[in-house]
Amino acid sequence: MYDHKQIEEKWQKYWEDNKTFKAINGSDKKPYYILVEFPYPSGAGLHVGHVRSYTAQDALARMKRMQGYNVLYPMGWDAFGAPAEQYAIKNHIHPKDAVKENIKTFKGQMKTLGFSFDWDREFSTTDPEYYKWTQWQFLQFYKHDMAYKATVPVNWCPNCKTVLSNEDSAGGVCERCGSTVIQKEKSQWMLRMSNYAEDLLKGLDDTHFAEKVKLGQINWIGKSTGVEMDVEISGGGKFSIFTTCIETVYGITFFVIAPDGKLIKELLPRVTNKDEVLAYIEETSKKSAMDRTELNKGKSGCEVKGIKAINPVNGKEVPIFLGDFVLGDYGTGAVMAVPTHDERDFEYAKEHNLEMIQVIDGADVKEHAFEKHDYLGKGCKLINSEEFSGLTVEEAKEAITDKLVSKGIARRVNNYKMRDWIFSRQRFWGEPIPMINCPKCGWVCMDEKDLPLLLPDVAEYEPTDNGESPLAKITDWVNCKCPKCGSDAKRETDTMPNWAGSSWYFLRFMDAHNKDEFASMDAMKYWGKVNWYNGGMEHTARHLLYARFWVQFLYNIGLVPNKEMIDVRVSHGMVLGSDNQKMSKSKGNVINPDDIVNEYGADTLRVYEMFMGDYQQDAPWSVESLKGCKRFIDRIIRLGEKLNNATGFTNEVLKNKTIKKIGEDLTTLKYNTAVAALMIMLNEYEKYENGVTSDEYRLLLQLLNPIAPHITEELNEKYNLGIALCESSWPEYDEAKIVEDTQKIAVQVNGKVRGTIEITLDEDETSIKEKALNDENVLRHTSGKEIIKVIVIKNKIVNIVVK
RNA sequence: GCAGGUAUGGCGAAAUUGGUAGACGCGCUAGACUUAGGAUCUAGUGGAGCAAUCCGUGCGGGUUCAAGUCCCUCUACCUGCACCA
Repeated sequence: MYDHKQIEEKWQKYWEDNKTFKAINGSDKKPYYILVEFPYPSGAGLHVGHVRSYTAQDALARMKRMQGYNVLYPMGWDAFGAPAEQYAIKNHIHPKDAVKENIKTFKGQMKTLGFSFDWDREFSTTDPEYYKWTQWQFLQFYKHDMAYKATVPVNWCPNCKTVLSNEDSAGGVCERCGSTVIQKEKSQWMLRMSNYAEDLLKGLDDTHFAEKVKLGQINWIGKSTGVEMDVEISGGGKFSIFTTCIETVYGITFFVIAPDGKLIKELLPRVTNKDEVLAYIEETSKKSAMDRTELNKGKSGCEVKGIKAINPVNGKEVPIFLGDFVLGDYGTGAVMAVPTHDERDFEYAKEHNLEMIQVIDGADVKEHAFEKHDYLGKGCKLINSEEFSGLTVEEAKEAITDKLVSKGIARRVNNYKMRDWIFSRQRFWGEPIPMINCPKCGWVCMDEKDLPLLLPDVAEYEPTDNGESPLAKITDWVNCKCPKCGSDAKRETDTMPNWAGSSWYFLRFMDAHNKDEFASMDAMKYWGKVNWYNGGMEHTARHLLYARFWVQFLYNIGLVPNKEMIDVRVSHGMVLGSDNQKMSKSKGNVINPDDIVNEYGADTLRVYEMFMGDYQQDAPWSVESLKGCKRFIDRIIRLGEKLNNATGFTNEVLKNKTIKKIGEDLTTLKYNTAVAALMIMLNEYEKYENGVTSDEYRLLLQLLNPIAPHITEELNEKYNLGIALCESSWPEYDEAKIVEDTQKIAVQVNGKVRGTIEITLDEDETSIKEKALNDENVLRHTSGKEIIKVIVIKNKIVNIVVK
C-alpha cells in the first residue's frame, strides 16, 4: 500500500540530522526522565518483547516532549556478564568483539523502529570510561567498610567454573548452563547489603513503585520479627536459635542444626556417632539447593549423639538433629523444633519417632500440626506451659519473651532473609576489581587516579580448571607493586558480577560524558529522580534491589542527591508466541522484529504491540491482529484523500474527548485503549460525507504520532498541515466539551434494563423520573405493580423498584 | 510449601472504579465492486428463542435498588522463590 521503508528511513534521518531527541542538561524546560532497562546485547538480537516496552516508553517520551518537557530517554548496553563470555568462547572470538558486533545489531534494529533515544548519551558498561567509575565506586564501598572478603560456602558451577549468587543458581542449577550447582568454600568479595535491609524497606515509602513491585522488594528483604534464644548444651557450650513462635517454647522436643553451618563443626569432637554425622554433612554438600528445598525431601537427617540441648524454659534435655532443611547461612543456622505446631517439624518427628507435646489448645495434633496461621488471632490458649498455661497466644508471646529477655538468655531481634551480596566472579568478562594483595599490607586499594584498571587485551579468556579467573593466568597483569609500600604484589583476579554496572547506569545517563565524576551533583539534581523506570517483572527483585542499595550507599556518602533515585517502577507483560507459550528457539515460535519491520513497517509493529492487550499482562502474538493494525494505518493514509478545504472541527466532543483520552492513557500504561480511541476517531471521520478538515486530519495524525511517528509525519508533510509534528506542541482539550449535551441512559425495573431515555446533561431528577416512568417499555413492566422507590443516578441510570 | 498475578464471546480484549457487560480489533456470515481476489466498501455477529423474553464475566454463597467490580468459600492456570523457622 505504501513504501514504509522509504518513509521510515526518511524520518529517522530527519530526527537524527535535527537532533530532535537531544536532552539538554540544565534546560529551562521541566525535566522528565524516562528509563527502560538497557538490554544485554545477546547474539539473538532484539526481541519483540523489547519492542513492546521501548515503544511504550517511546510514546510517552514523544508526547512529553510535545507537552514541553525536556525529556531524557536514553539507551545503552549492559554488556558484561557470563553469556557474552560463553558466546565468545563458543564462537572463538574475543568477548569484546562479540559484544561490539551484537551492539551494532541491536542499535541498528532500534534505529529502524524509530525509538526517540538520545543516542548522544549511549554507553556500554564495558566501556573503560564507564567501568572506571564502577571500579571507583567499588573502592568507595571498600573504604567505607562496605566491602569485605570472606570465605563462604558458595554455589559453584562445575561447568562454568564460577561461583553464582544465590539469585543466579535458582533451583540448584546454573542459570547459564543448566549444570547442577554444588556447594564449595571460596574466598569472595562481599558487599554488606544486609546492613541496608531496614533502609531498603523504609525507602519504598519514598517511591511510587507499582504495588506488586513493592511487595516483591518487601518479600525479598524478608523482615521477620522474633526472638533469638540461647540454648545450653549438656556438658558445656551453647548455641542460639531464632524463632518467630516463642509461644511454643514448651513444646520443644528437639533442635535441628544446619549440616553446612559452623556449629556442627565446633561440636564434632564431642559427637559419638561421628561417622554418621560426617556422612550426612557430606551428603548435604552434594545436594543442590533444589534437593534441599523440595518439601518432601525435608525429613532427612540424623541425630547428633553424645550431646543434648537443654530447653531454657524448663531445663528439659532434648536431642539435637542435623537436618538439611535448616540452612547454615540464615538466622543462626539452628532451629527449635515443635512438631505439634509446625508441619515440617511434625513430619520430621514422625520420620524419626520423636516426642510431641501440644502446647496450644484448639485443634487436634494427631494428624497434622496446629500451625501459627491457624491459631494466631483466634484467642487460642496455651497448655502444658507451666505458668503461661491459660494465657492467649498473643499474651504468651510477650510474657515468655519478657521473661527470657530479663533472664539475659534471649533478645528481641529482627531477622532479614536478604543476605550480603556475593560480589566476586571467577570470570574474564567483567569489571576487574581494583584491589591489590600485598604480602606486607594485605588488601590495598588501587590508587583512584590509576583507574580504570583495564581488562588485559589477550587471547586467553577461557576459564581455568582450578576455579581461578582466567585473569590469574596473565602474569604480566597480575603482578604489580603495592601502592602503599612498593613491594611486589598481586592484583585481585576476580571480576564483578553483571549486576554491578547496571546498578548505577541511570545516574550516568544524566551526565554521560563526565570525565571527572561518575555524574555531577548538578546534573543529578537537575534531572532528579527517574520519573518512569520500565523493566521486566523478573528484574524487580534482584536488579531493582541492587540498584537501590547502590544508590542508598552513594547517598549516604554524599554523592547522589536523593536516597531513592527511581520514583516509579512499572513492569510490562511478556510477549508470548502465537501458541501462548514463552518464545524460545526450541519451540520455534520466535518472532523476529526485523521480519515484521520489513514486511509491515515499524509503525505497524509499534501500533500492534501497543494494541495487543493490557501492557502489564502477557499477550500472545497474532499475525491476524498485526494485519488489522496495518489496515488501520492504510485507512489513515486513505483518509488523506478525503481532505476537504475547510478548517475547524465538526465534532467538538470527539476532539476534546480523544485528546484527553490519549493524554491519560499514555501516562497510565493503557496503550491499548489509546489505540482504540484513535480507531474510533478514524471510524467517525470516515463517516463524514464531505471528508475531513485539515484541522481534523492533523489532530488525528498528531495524537497517533507518539505511537506511529513515521507515517504521521509523512502525511502531515504531504498535505502541508503545518510544522513537523515532533516539533509542535501537544493539543489542549476543553474539559467543558468532553461530553455530549444529550445522553441516553438506561432505565431499569428491579435491576433489569427495560428501556432507554434521552436526557440533557445534568437534567434535574424529577424530570428524569417522569421520563423514565412514562417510557413505553418501562410502563409494560410497572403497570399494575406498586412502585416502591425510584433511584436516579444523575447522568447514569434510573432504577425503578416495584412489587 | 511460600509469595505475587490471572480467569469476561470463536480469539486479543474493554468496562467512566458499584450503574445499559462485551468498546476497539481479529475472525466469521451475507451483500456490493470486480475477469479475479487472501484488496476495498456496506450490513450483521455472546448464547437460546418467531417473538415477548430468558440465560450469561472460572465454581458456590453473601451484601446491595443495582455486582465483572465489594465480602466469604473453593478451583484452575501463569510467574518468582532462599523449606525463613
